[in-house]
Amino acid sequence: MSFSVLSTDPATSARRGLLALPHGTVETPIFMPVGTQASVKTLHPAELDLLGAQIILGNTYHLWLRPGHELIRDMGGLHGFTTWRKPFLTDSGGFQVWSLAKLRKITEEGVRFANHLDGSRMMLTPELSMEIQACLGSDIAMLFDECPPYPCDEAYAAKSLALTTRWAKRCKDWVVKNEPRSGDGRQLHFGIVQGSVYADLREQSARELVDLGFDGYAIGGVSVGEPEHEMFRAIENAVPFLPQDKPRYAMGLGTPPQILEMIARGVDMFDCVMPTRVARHGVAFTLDGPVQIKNLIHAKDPRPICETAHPHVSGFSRAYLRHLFRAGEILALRLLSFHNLHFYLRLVAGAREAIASGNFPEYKDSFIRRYTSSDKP
RNA sequence: GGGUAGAUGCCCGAGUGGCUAAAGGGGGCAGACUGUAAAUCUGCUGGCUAACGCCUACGCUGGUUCGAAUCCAGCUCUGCCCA
Repeated sequence: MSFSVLSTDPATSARRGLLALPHGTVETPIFMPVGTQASVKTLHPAELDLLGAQIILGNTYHLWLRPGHELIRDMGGLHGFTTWRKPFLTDSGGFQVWSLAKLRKITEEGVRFANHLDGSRMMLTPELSMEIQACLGSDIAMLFDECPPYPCDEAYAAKSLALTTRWAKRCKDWVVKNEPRSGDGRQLHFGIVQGSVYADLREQSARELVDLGFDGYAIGGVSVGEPEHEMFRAIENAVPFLPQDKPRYAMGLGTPPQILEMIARGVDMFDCVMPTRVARHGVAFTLDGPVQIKNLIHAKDPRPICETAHPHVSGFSRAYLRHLFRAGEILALRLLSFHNLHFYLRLVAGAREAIASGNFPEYKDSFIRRYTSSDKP
């Protein structure tokens, strides 16, 4: 059993757990920094260790195009290729079916792309995605899915979901036939629940995937432009049909309050580019909400970015951080990326502690109350 | 001293009679960003006004013209060349 629930919150669906993976055990709920190209942008792996990252992402589509999965396999997989020794989760490339929509065509067989690097035509299929991820040697591989757009009518959502289920079966078949590893070193495989905003489709998707049987279950097709209440509903419509003893992963989410809301709804794992992307664009997360560090108001502010900042960045004043951004200094991107990931990891660590000590609802509510308050100190 | 080129909004720079509060950059001020084609993208950036609009502006002064950043004269300053 790779996943074990340690404790549950009596008032919500939040739970604390341990996920044993080939390269280490992950405490849940967890936030996973995104490192699409086998690199969390701007950060040294030692810095990821410093801020307590337990697992990071890589992306099948990007690493397949460059440098190529065979090269990475020959270099010892992602762990041999990089210096990151803790778990990797690889996304299947399914999301790029959505995000690169202008460049692709979906068929039963798979997705034909004009790749974004040189425009050459390539075909990604469920089997190839699993093969690439096997070569990458990630701890968790995601199934190849179709992430439908928003809005999406029910007929298309149903059709898309049926395709995702058929692809899930093909992924499973490939793994059963080809996956060389077994036992504790085995790569885990997570199915992805789709169904857009339709409750019956979310239920159907979850049931079909559970019938096929996977190591964990993700909820996909969220954070594609839908309003926040639809995002929460998608989670609520899927979670009841997922097994208690398997990890649940909300893909691509979310803001700090959304993370807590989804932990309360029973989600264990999260990933999101937001902390690192907005960091490079000058936004720092704080207990009082996001701060645009480039703004004039910080020009003479001697305070650190946030009272909970990690010692690695807490010595830098807001005035200095603002200066670094205006001057175009790379250090600015690095410091805020580090800070924002620390903020997220601290957020979920706090949730784990709160669940363990039985005060998760209070933790969540007080965090959100302050975070969304309009008073900025 | 002579010749020559030039002087445009915070800066650089386009514009040679009306469509010009004046292209485009930069800078400045804001905003967006949710399984990363993102150190990216968007908006605003002379003054007053809620707005219609009014005023001020292309070195200075005067002139030509219905109308001038654009044409003419003089002046001031700057670069370069010659003495």
